[in-house]
Amino acid sequence: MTNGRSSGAISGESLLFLTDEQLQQGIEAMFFAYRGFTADPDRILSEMAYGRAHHRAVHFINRSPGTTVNNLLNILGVTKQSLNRVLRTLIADGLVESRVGEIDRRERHLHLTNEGRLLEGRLSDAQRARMRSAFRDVGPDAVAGFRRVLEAMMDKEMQRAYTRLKESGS
Amino acid sequence: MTNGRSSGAISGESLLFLTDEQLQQGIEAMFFAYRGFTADPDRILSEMAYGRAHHRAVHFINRSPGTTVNNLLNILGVTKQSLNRVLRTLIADGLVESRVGEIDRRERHLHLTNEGRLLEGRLSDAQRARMRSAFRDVGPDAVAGFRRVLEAMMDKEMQRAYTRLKESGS
DNA sequence: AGTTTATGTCAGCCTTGTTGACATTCCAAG
DNA sequence: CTTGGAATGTCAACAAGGCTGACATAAACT
Repeated sequence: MTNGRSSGAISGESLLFLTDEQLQQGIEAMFFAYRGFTADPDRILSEMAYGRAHHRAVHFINRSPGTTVNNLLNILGVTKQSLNRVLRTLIADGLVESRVGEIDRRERHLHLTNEGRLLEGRLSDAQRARMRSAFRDVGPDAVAGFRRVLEAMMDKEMQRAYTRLKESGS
Repeated sequence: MTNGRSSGAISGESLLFLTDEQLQQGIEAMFFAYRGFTADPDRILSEMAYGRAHHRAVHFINRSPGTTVNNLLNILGVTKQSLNRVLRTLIADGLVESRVGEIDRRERHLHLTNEGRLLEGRLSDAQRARMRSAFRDVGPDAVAGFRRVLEAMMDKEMQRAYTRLKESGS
């Protein structure tokens, strides 16, 4: 199970891309690529007192303005206490605005302020620049494959969250 | 720069996959997929007193047996203090063996013990299973595209490290 | 002999996860 | 209407695993 051809590759040629060696390479590719993926925003964030968690919060609030804390919790997959600390500093610094829900006053609806949108833009621009350059290098067909593999690798629940975001955007 | 067509997409149809919206979706796909990618090993690791950092160390020691600490440091991109803490526990627990170099006796060459290989196998099997299922779902062409995009997204230095590993493996 | 390199260790800090305890608000069953 | 449970959010304390800085050791190089 650990070495040689994967247990699933029973026949020949057609499934040669499923050898353990190929899978291993996929794993390492993900590891190194994710490092590159986060490197540029991380550099910007470390100039301020923020970290990757702040980036994630700002990103998804920008993506779904007015979203509730609970909503964000599900997308980010962290505990509410962990998210709360990040939100608290973002609110204190005037990047995020928290509005008490009109229908259900237990809920807090989150919006970026102008200053928040500014930071989001800087971070996104940096991250998009790298992705744009990668996409341009490899062409649309490779990009389509990339997206299909990533989608197949997500947990079912995240697949749904991802699709929902995709459809809400534009 | 922040909304609408990316600044790089000057002409029409052929570069439509470089809109900010498309890039945004790529970013979110990476985020959600990476969560899935680490979820299975994380579950196994949390049963013991180990974390993702231990997984990474064990993975790359398995991949390049006899590698030195310095080598590992470069691949993992952390400080020696951070790596050392992890290695210390792995060695103390008898999963990793550290041998003084024969040519240069300042170096420590790292190897997995049988017990270490056992853990590595459990973790890799879990991670490979997910990747195998994703690869099988989408087919070889999409996988090739996936790998090409990831490679293009890495920092130059990591690209070299990745290629070296790829070529050393079978 | 003196310098550089590879490694390990100690101390202390920060971010970002975690759990537990608690406050507020809503809603539904009595 | 009241009361109890569920949902939501906040505060406190702790752990993992990054980081820097300082320092020790041993070996190699000049």
